[in-house]
Amino acid sequence: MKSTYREIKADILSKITKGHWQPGSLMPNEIELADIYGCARATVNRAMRELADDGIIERRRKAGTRVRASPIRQARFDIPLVRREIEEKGAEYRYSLAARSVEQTPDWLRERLNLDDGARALHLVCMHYADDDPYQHEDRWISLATLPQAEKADFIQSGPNEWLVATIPFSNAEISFSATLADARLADFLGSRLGDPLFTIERATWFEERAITYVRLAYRPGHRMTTRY
Amino acid sequence: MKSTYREIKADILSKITKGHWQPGSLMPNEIELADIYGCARATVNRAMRELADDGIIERRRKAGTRVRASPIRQARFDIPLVRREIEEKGAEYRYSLAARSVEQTPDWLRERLNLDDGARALHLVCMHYADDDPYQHEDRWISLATLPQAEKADFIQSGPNEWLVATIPFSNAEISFSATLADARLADFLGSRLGDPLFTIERATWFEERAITYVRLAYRPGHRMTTRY
DNA sequence: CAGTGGTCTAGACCACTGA
DNA sequence: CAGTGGTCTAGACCACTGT
Repeated sequence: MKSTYREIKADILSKITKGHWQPGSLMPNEIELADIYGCARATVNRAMRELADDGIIERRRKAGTRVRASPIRQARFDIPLVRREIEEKGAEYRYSLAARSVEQTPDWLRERLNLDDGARALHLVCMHYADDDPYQHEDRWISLATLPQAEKADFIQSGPNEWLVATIPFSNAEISFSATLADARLADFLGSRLGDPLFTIERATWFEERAITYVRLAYRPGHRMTTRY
Repeated sequence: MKSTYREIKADILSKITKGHWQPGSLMPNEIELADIYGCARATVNRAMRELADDGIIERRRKAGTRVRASPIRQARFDIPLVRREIEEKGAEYRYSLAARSVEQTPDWLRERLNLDDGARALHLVCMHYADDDPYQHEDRWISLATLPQAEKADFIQSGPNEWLVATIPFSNAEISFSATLADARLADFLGSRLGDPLFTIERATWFEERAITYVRLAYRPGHRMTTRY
């Protein structure tokens, strides 16, 4: 009856899916489960901990473990570099810089990133192509207060995202998805029609509390972001 | 120098973010780290395993552990029930059923869900309101081959999602996000204008290889889905 | 083949929290 | 205060995989 934590996890999950353990019901405690599966308590613990991480069960000291009444559904999305995203589709990646300027940070961005009054930012507009078809439009601001060295990079050969990933090893971000309308400028860039609905990602990034960058990525019409869970 | 796995994880992460351990570089192995932190190897292992799960580092037997050159950025989104989504915004939730019919499964859906020829499905159109403002339009198909009992539910008091969550304790799903255009029918439902861009979620769900449901959720204009990582 | 991470154990103590 | 999960340990064996 010896089992691995994977087998235990799968078995418990199947007991839940098959209705053997009803939503909301109390499950046996770890010692009992270790007994049932003929393994150490730590092994059961790992299986249960992963199920809790996956949002399937709910654990509380003293109160025990229960099957979640309505399992928390979580979808995980990889946020790849555009280059990789395109290359993984088997297409050839091409990048181009459309505009580059140093500006006073506009008010809406200052507020969004919590920047000082009069802070300067590098404003970049870029395009990413898949097999020469427009794929993604990138409108990016980089805080020069945080990253003064960005002013020296020209971003002609490769995009700011790749530069940032190489420069800042790790950061926190807030990301949001929405649907926006193609205005004349975007439609022109993306080779789409005015008024096309565009799947849009916005991302604001911080490094140790200091704002690094804000970017708005508009995908060509018809783009989907898909995952399984 | 005794440390918890959380402290170790945080310390390693800060070593990476501060550039102490460069992207791509080889990190000390678990035994060395256990020595450094004055703890058991299992404790280091847990810290490192979580960092690997988070996409920060990359581990391979014999080859050792390296800092990822470009960290895999993953965003986790909760997929809540609409009811909870609305109530958490502090608004009052209201639901209404707009249409209900039993139909032959259309071809595109048969293909999408891998259903048999001539399979019947329950087709539902519903609206979800927040404080009486249109919030989300739901267009759902439920396979009657898999869930014949759905035909008996009337879905007048509460939506199919809540019924499904209570009926099927756990399932696999494929979910995708996109931007679509409001046609006349959708614009009418959502009280928006024709041609508004709508953030749209599609979800197909299976239970033990058998298709359960396909749903298309269109949000009112301006909706955003946000998360941090 | 040997080095590294992956997993398991048996036991211990601790931290929370429900009754 | 007592029951449950959370974490740690010291040691062991195993599974991969680079050399």
